[in-house]
Amino acid sequence: MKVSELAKGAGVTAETVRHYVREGLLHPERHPDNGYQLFTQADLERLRFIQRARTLGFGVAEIREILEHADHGDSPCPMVRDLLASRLPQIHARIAELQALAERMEQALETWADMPDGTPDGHSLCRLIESFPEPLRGDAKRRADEHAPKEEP
Amino acid sequence: MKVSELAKGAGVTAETVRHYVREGLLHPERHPDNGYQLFTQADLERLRFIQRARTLGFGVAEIREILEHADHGDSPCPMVRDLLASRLPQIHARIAELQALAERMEQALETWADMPDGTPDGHSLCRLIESFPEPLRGDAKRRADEHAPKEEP
DNA sequence: TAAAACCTTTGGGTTACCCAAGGGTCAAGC
DNA sequence: GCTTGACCCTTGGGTAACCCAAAGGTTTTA
Repeated sequence: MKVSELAKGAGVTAETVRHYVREGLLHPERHPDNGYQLFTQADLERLRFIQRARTLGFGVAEIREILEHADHGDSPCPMVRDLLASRLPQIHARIAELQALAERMEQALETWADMPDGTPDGHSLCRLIESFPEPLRGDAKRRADEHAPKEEP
Repeated sequence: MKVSELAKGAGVTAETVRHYVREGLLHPERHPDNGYQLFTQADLERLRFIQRARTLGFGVAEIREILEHADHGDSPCPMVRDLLASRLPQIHARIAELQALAERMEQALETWADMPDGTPDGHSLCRLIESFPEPLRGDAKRRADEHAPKEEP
């Protein structure tokens, strides 16, 4: 299989496949004459595995580790479980964050529904935002998902 | 005020302030002798405005537009409302996505709780993931938040 | 046989910052 | 007057997971 064929088979772009090759998730052979990348049926399964892992929230680097373990004959399952278990609370935190954000936005739209627009004077850039509470500053920040499947702009 | 003083006043790092200057959100004067950036009290308010806007989900480029409108004497409020209203459904979509992700993860951990780890054979890289349904492929993708407030690694 | 379709690599862009390096500046103490 | 430490400056590179354009070779097809 060539790049595009493999890509089509898994429902991703050829660029994504090349990206995974660059990142060491796939190791295609090369056609000796033209240098094209040659993939096997096993690579297709491997790519689908990668996709499933991505939808489960794994990052590319993590998937590479998992695959390397497996390629060496070690079971990556305990690692997978650990990764999943450790990421889960972060996902929940991220959800809570976004829900709070959505609430702030909804509350804003509601509050502003009957507010005049008012060209800003020297003190007021935009009452729509200025009427909002300042974010807590200096407190602990959090980092979470950043591991969602690919999407288009 | 110098960079760090302004930063402290708003609870951000000096780097963040310099970033906003580079991005054109803040326009400090320069001390003629040493080239230091000089901020006013108004800049501090402006920075706090930026922070609030960020927590409401606005991106830096959008905030720059808002501020430019305001600097030109136009009311940015209608724009702000539009941005908010158009982004809100995306946030909800993103939340739903993450919730689905969390559910998949929880279900995975549950399912695998009493599964043997099993060193992978040629066909099975990791049953823990392979036992999962393939992601829908070829369907429309979505893009959502990517606008959460800063966080630390 | 020539154009269409696909392959290759290289390098740059996206987001909102963080960080290190190399070097100038400033306030304070000795 | 000088050293020290705390700041300041700019430049350039890194982050995650790709996307995209360019320049040029290959294969397929009409």
